[in-house]
Amino acid sequence: MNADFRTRIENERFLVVPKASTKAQVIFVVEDDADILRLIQHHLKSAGFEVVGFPTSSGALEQAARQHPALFLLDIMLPGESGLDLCRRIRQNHKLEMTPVVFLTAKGEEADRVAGLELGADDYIVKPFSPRELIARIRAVLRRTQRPEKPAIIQIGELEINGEAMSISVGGAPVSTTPTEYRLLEYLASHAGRVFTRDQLLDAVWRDSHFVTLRSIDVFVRRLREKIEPDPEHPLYLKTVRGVGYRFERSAAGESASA
Amino acid sequence: MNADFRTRIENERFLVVPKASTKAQVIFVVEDDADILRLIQHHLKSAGFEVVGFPTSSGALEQAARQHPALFLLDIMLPGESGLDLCRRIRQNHKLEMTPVVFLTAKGEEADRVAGLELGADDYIVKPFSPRELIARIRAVLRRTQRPEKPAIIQIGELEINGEAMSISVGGAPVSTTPTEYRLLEYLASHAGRVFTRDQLLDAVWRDSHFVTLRSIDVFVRRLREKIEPDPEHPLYLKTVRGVGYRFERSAAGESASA
DNA sequence: CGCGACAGTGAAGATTCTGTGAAAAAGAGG
DNA sequence: CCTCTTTTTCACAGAATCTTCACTGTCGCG
Repeated sequence: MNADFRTRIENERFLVVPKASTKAQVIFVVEDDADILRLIQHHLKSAGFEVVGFPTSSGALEQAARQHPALFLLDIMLPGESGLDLCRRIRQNHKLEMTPVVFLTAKGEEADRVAGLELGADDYIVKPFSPRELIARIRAVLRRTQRPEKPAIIQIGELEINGEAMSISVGGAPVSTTPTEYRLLEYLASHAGRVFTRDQLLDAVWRDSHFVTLRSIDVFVRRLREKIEPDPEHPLYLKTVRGVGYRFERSAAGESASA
Repeated sequence: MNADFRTRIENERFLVVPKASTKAQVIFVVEDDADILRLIQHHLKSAGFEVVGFPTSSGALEQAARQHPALFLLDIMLPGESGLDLCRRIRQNHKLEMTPVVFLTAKGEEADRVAGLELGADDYIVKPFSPRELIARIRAVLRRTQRPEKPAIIQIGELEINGEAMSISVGGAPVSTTPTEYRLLEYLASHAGRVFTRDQLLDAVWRDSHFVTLRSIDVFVRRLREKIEPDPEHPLYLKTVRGVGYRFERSAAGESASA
């Protein structure tokens, strides 16, 4: 009856032959409270990040210059140099100035928060925070900052996705989509060639509201097919991967129906 | 939803007949109110999870160490050891420290919630909750926590297995496979050169359901041969090891099959 | 040279999964 | 408060896939 649940295909211990190894992103955390530090490390790790923790800001900058973390997570109140000061130094360092910074603030330190944002922080998280919020915000910041070269326009076959205008056209003819349709298509197209389970798509496209049935995705795929596929019954772009999920075909050259 | 009421939820484990080739994830629930516990069990089960319930925290940790649940769902207020304490012990246990914990809190226990989060809980659910929210949150936590291995590309001879796209091609020509065919081939290919008995293959590729005839594997091997072998009668890749099982030939360089 | 065990084959039945149409629910604007 | 758009759910039907089974062909060995 409810078959939705089992859409997960774990590649468990399938050995993997070298290819572009997906490097886990490194996050530097500076937090003096050992318990909280451990907590943060735990959550970030289980979210797939690599974490380097520091009890004080001393040494963090130097190591960062070598290791180039993807993001700094700084407590504002620190013994010795404060998080704000560290942030300032990060912003002045040529190699690190583009690295995003997220602040941790205790409830009520409104003033600090403002100061932090003025220093060029990318976000702030108020303690106590939920793990979900922590991960979500960090991912959001990374998403935002980490693609300087995100192509504004994706072109695959006849299909064109204009990220700036948030518009879509097929063979030159504009196609109107609803917001969610657009996000789904953009996500799949910008990761063309890769399979996504419905779970993953929910995570990526629906963001926070996970209160949606997995099957809803099928409906959006259908409607997108009706809009962009020459023949919705034999999709050129939006392929079904049975038992797994969906994939945007990378090379939508000219294959049509097959055996 | 034409589901019938089954009042004998707890007896169901005796009736279970394997249906899917996917492994049900086990969730440990600790909740002292028998009604609520039963309710939760019911909902989780119909969402496809396997559930083990405890009225108190005693014994839960020990059994968990053996059974490795995918997630803990803990009421905070418990007779005897509280959920918070249990969580603390979970986090200190080497084998279980990565296991996600979700708390159940009564409305208004804001303080508990904060404490829970600081202890490393991954989420909390406020009673009374809707079944949908319960499922959605648990799924969200599981999604976030257990991230699948990263795929890659395996190439042997003319054969190419793209783990990212979950697609297979021979000599550049794409070959469509069913999910199980794909898993079997990927498993064999990624352990090329090694012989596997049918039992081992069932274990690895079919996961839980050992309720499948060993001979079924022969059928899958046959169909894979038809798809990837130049000459299915004289396999280049998928070799039979008589009396034992199958092996994926490591060096399938030689093109010609027969004279 | 024949026997028994084991593997390959074809097809049929059972089961699961996705596509679809329609309708309810949730938002957005007036 | 009402109307229009978008999102989400639902139930069913048709496909695709899995599994079994009976039969045939092959291999190894005495």
